[in-house]
Amino acid sequence: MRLDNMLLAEGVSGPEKGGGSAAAAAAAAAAGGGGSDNSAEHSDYRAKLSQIQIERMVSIIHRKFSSIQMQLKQSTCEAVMILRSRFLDARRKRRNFNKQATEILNEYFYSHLSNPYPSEEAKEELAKKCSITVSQVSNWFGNKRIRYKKNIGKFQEEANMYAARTAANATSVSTHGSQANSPSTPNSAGSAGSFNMNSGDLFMSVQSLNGDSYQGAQVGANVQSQVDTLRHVISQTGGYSESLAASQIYSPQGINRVYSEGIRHSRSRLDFTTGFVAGHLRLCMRMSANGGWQDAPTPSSVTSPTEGPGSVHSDTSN
DNA sequence: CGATATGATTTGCT
DNA sequence: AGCAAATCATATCG
Repeated sequence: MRLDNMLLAEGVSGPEKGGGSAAAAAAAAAAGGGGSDNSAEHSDYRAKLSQIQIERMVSIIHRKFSSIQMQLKQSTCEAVMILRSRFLDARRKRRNFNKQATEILNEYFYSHLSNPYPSEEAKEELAKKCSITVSQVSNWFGNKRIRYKKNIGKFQEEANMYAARTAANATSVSTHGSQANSPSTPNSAGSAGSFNMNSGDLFMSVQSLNGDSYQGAQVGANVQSQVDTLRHVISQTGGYSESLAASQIYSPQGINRVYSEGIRHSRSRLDFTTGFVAGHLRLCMRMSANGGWQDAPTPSSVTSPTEGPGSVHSDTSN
């Protein structure tokens, strides 16, 4: 403190840091007070002054050094962050979910096929059950919805499997309740029949797998969701036409590019899918008035799991 | 080893 | 903010 004051008084040091002015005034007053000019004292004084100057230089260098060190740390941290985001990207070390988690998610998806949008609570519940994060659940449902919609035929077998499983569970729990699963399905029997006729061996095989009444009802519910999906596709396509495959791709009316691509990518499934679509267009148009998935967000009918809250616990991945 | 499946991210929309 | 769609990057399969 006194050194600082002296330095300031001698003009060796400027008021670099804050609060310099008051100290400088005080130092100036002090220096003006004592004015003895002995020669021996003077040389001693100068020696000490030069030493102080050296010390000051050292401290300046020290400060410079530490500031450079700081900058270096900062830039290194930035570089590390960039490297992390680039090379330790989560995508690069993707791990498939374990079978149980996938089954839980699929179970939910196919049992809520008419409205596969789990609420925040449902997502948390699923996340807890699957030991994944909520955002992973959201990712999974996003991917599932889009991929299911893009190629319904491909997921038909899976859909029926989970539908049958759900039916079996319902059966084991309560000996009845077959119709409770599809409350808003008007003509389940007829639609299921024609759906099976057109959709080919996948359905037949599943039916032969277990052909009891519960399974029939489940297929009806499944058809309902298929119809919901189809209604969405039709609304996106913006038209109702017989030769759907051709008109979708070449229609002048600004057809959604996505769906054209989806059909194009279907390849071998294309015949099946388009046949399915064309064969059920009439049915779809006559089907229930409440929409499917996102064009009519009505969470009224089958939805609302509304499970318990559970602990909000996350980040178990990897 | 190419094709496909799949989880994650990005982009654009509402 | 939540979603659809496209895309990326890795995993898995035949």
